[in-house]
Amino acid sequence: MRASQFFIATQKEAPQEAELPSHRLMLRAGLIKRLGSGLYSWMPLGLRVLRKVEAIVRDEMNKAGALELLMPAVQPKELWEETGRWAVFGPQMLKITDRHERSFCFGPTHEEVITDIARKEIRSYKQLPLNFYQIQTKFRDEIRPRFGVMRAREFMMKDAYSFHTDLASLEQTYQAMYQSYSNVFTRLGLKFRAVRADTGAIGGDGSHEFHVLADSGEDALAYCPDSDYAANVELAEALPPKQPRAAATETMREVDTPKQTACEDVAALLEIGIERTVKAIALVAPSQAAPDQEGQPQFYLLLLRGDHNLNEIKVAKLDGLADFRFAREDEIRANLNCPPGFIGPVGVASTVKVIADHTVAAMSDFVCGANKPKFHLAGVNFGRDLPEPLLVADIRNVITGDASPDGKGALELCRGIEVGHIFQLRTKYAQAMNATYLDETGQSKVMEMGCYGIGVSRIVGAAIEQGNDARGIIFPAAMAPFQVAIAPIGMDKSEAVKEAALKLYAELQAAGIDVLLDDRGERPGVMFAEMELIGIPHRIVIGDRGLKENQVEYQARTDTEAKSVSLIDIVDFITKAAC
RNA sequence: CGGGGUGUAGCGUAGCCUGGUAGCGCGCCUGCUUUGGGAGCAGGAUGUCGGGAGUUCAAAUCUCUCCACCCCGACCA
Repeated sequence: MRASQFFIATQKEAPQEAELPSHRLMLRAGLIKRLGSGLYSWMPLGLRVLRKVEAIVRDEMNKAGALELLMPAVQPKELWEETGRWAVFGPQMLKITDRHERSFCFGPTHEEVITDIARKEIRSYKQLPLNFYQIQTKFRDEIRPRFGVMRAREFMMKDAYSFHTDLASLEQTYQAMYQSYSNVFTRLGLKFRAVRADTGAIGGDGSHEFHVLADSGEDALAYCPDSDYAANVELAEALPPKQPRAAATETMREVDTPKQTACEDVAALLEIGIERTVKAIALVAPSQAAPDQEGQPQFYLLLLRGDHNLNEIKVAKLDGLADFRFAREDEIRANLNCPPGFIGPVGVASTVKVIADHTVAAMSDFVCGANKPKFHLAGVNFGRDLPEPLLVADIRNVITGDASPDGKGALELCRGIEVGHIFQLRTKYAQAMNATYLDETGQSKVMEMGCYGIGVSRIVGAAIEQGNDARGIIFPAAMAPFQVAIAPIGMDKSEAVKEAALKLYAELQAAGIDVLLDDRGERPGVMFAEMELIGIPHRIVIGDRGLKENQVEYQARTDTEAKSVSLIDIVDFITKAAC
């Protein structure tokens, strides 16, 4: 591609709207333009990147035996009512009405459509297993779109759906997809990790997420360096402490904590470790009525060690707490007769259900709120100062150093951007939509299903988040909009430069290399700055100075300085470097 | 949705408190010069000051209201 025939729209200054490096760089490099909140145009330069990602995804899916198809983006309401998800997806789904007042949605995902295809088209076990996929625009009306294409409302997704006669077959395809995803991210040149995951709104049983590792990632991941255990912190199990609870050695006493509400502050004031403190978190479950209070929801007090954080997903899985919410201040006062900040489990009414984390249940002589403004209690012990908790459960996020659930070492934490997610759906959708087949004995059976998503457009953002520096984007070779850029200096003045540049351009193209020739006649500084901003991995500079010695200059995007390469060797050199 | 913030030329911004001719940098156009790290000089174009209503002789500036966008929390590829 000749730069004079292309459209490069870089900016020196980043628009105010973006904060995340990848978002700023995508705007500055002119890869995308914002149309509205969470809505982006992919400019020619950006689309080249997106297409390269797509091509690799498509290639790996095809290799894994998946079949590409294309389903409508607009889907009728009736289909979604069959699975009950018209209501479940709720406001996250963009709903539209046609001229006949019929309701549709702009598809946020395609389980319903593909299951409808499967139930109509698949009759016999002989047709199974099957794995269909598409690469298509999805729309999800996110609560808060942000980070550019990383959490856009309209985005590009590869979604695959597999159908099987039994679980063994599903697991086989699931494994194949797991491998296929690993291949995709490896080929894309990304640092990634596959982790066990919660299944969320899609539902089903087994599930893994694929994360691009980046400090700015929205997900916290736990992994064990000594084994292959890795899980989203949402899911990662916190094992009960090995040490049993120690015997009480202190007597319970009130301590003055005039301003200290947070555990850190209380610990600092008392000059003890924060791991000696217990915090109480008040919840209510609207679906459960409180025993004595007319119309009031059941009130819960959850106990966590001071330095631990509540895991809301784990809490929602406890009996009766599926729809929990944090208690309002008035509810806390009504149940504990105390404002937030000083609440605790000692002396609470029997109507308050107390749930302790495993760690707390194993603590003795701890410090907690006194249910009395400006006071905490120290030397508190279960069984003596307060009853044993109603329930002891894993309700916290794991932290660095926790024992790995597989018993093979200690957990580390890192952050990731979720770019892929694979699920074993089992029969959830097939059952609801009556997708059946006839088995060998002529009996009608419900199909087993899997589904597998890759956030294609998100990958571009994630890759830039992982690869950038002060000068701009550092694209992995497989995703760069161009593999090589030629910067001829004074091309319009020097015949020698022009001739050499055009010749090299033709040779590199002939070698199958995606090359950008900057024939715009720009000054060197402009050419260099733009090539670096848009992240082209390899750059060749041709100038009169070097040509006299039959030399050109080569510099990789990640190099700190250029080196001379002989004009004779350069095609060979680049071919090797770019592949 | 709750909390915080911002809307002035394509981008980045000053002016707003204390009402009185809308300014700067980058970019863009023309010409000349320049050509190894986002050039120099000269000339030029571009503004519903987010929209609406109000107060006032007079509103970018004060008031009300609506809208859009960004950031922090709960959702997800």
